[in-house]
Amino acid sequence: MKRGKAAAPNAGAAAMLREFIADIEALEEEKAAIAERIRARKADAKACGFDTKVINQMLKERRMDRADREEFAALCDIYRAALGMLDGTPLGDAARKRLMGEAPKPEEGEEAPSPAASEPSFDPAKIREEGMQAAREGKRVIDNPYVAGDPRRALWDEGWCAQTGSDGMEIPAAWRRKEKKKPKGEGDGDEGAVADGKGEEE
Amino acid sequence: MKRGKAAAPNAGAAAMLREFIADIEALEEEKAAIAERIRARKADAKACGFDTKVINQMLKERRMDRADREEFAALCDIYRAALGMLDGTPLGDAARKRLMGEAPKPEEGEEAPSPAASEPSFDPAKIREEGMQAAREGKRVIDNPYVAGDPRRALWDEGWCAQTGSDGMEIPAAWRRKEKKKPKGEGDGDEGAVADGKGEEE
Amino acid sequence: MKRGKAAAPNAGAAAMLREFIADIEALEEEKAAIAERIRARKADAKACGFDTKVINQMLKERRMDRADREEFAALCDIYRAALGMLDGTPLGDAARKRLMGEAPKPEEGEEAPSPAASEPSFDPAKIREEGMQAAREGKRVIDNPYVAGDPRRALWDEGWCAQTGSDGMEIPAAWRRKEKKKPKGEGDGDEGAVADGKGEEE
Amino acid sequence: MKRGKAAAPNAGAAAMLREFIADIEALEEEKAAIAERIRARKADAKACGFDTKVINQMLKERRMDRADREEFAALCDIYRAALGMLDGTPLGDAARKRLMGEAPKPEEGEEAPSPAASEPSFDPAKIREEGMQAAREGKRVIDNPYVAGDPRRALWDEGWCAQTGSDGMEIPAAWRRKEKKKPKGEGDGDEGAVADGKGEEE
DNA sequence: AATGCTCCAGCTGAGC
DNA sequence: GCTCAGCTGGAGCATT
Repeated sequence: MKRGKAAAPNAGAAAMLREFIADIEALEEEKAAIAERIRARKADAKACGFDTKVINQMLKERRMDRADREEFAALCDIYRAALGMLDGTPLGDAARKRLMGEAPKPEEGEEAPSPAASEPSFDPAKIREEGMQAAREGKRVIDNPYVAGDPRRALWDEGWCAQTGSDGMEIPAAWRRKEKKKPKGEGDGDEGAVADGKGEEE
Repeated sequence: MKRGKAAAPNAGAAAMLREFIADIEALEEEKAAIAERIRARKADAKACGFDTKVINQMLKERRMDRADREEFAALCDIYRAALGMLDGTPLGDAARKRLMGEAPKPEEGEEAPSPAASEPSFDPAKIREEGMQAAREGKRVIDNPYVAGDPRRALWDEGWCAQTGSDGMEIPAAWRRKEKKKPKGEGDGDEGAVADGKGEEE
Repeated sequence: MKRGKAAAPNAGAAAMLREFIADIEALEEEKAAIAERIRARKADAKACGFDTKVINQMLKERRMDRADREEFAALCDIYRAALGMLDGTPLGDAARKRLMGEAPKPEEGEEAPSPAASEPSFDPAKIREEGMQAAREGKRVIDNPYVAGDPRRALWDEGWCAQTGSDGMEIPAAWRRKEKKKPKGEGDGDEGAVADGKGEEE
Repeated sequence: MKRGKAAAPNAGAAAMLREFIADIEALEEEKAAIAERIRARKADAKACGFDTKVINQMLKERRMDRADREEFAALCDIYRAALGMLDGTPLGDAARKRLMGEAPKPEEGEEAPSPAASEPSFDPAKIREEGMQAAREGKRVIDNPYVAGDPRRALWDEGWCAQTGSDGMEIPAAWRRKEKKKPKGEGDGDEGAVADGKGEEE
């Protein structure tokens, strides 16, 4: 039965239906085979100590293109801040940049928005290499010399992490998911109310 | 029809079945009504300029307790760094803390890990208020005086954002989702390969 | 917190966001509570010997209105017949009726399509009662006196089933799901090919 | 990149992670391609006048093996009868057979359960051919000569349908899904209550 | 055409 | 160990 010819012209409804069904079932079989291989690969990763959930998140993030990803992350940061959910993690750079375009009108004539200037005057690969070198020398991740808002900070981090995960050592504990305890605690006090944005004690 | 009595004992299969079905359908009706109200509320939010997708993300994050949320975020940061996906956003503090417990053994005797020390000696509410005050004075978000790694940085951000969103003004543009352009571009160059961790240009 | 006024006018973005989130979380909590009760009810039914999967199917069918339900069932029958999947169950009446409107043009003047005539001249409740009476008298389901195509056949069945499930006896074995055996048989010979509609042996 | 060796031994966590991600992404790409082809095929079928929803149902039924399928269908019939949802379609043969094993104890010594006797003494292909022949001769589907309960009835139907759908004619109207009207009617009177099994008018 | 909702299958994690 | 239920993510569908 030839393909591409709209399932054989003039074949009669029942025959056409049978062909459609057969085609689709064959394709679904292929699909199931692929899914099986994906599952196996994820099981491998898990056996190596990686966290499946995080891997799935990475795959998801990589599916959207970079622009969307950044915008989404920035908006999340902003909303999180408004809800008091920053939990000690400051706004990302994309969120800062986004918030710069407007709001509390700065006096005109002030120095230009220096951070996150559009064109970097440095070599990203070099900064990353600095981070890798630092990791090799036994420096800690908090020894990152670049201050927040400096785009080089992320690059240095990236190099440090890549190096730390790349040398001969086994998968570091920090990469593994901690075991759950689940003492059946009913709620944890953080739930039940949206932060009112004014601080609990003032 | 009384509840709790195992749906009327000795009632015969058909009658029991009818009762189960009736009960469940009544409950599902209630559930559908609630879902309808949720949908309406989200529609309100959208009409006010909020991004539904981000709101959903917030709801999701708020469902997991804080500890899980932080651990997950930290692991994501670490994996992202290893994959070259930091995209200009440096590691979060939780990730840094997590990476501190091990790895490139620092020389002993060095100063203790000062950042993210377990007990804060400052008043969170006060720092948040500083950020709000700064926003009221027209300061920009990048004027945050606390350096990265300092837990006060996030608190200041939080206050600044809450203030910026709280004054009389309409919803700031930065809070809204940008319009999609969709030039039907097939791929964007970022796809197709995992970063090899060495930089593309070196 | 007043409802219906678009979440407090002029309240500032952050405050509005907080209110939206709080509202939605409250509603979701209610929804979760309902879902919990539904789950409990289904568990009860299962404990009584009913098959959860079939109950779900019933709920689903009852959600669509009668016309849709009949049309869908009829189409399924027709397609099933074309694929050789009737498995011993003949076409339902709805399918027959549907197939009557067209196709192998019968000679005009022939006797009118007597079965499934639009207006029944009998009392449905009476026929159902006949079935119930038959069940009470120990008649078997195959003793249904009405031939196929007669709309009374279904009504009699209905009464018989309702009676059989309604008397004091426990849930009959026929109502329960048989246990799975799962001999790990790889395929069962029926799979792999669509029936070619010509019979395997001719 | 060799497979089966647990993703290169001793390669360092970051490198391993990158390899896992790359592998999985490649597989997901393949999977997406297959899914695309399936979707296209279904679109073809829809364009030919088939009802996608029914096709999906057929695929689903064909996924479960024949025994499960029959048991499920029989249980559905029985529950439907108890809920007064038979809608004019009598119990299927499988349901009748299932209900025979027990229930209103028939007097022993009576004639053996003749219908659905285990070993058919007829040739299934021949009966199917009879149905096809009848269709060719312009007979209508209600001219099926076999009474309900006779296993040959389904076979004849099968042949008739296959023939009707197989001859040169275009897809018959009976095979197509009727258009929805959706006059936004709120409820249809059938909802709201489970049939009480006693008839509405008695 | 694009977006959001609904549904379902498949994956993940718990339980026996 | 496998099964099972809950759940999340993806696909179809209706809507605008």
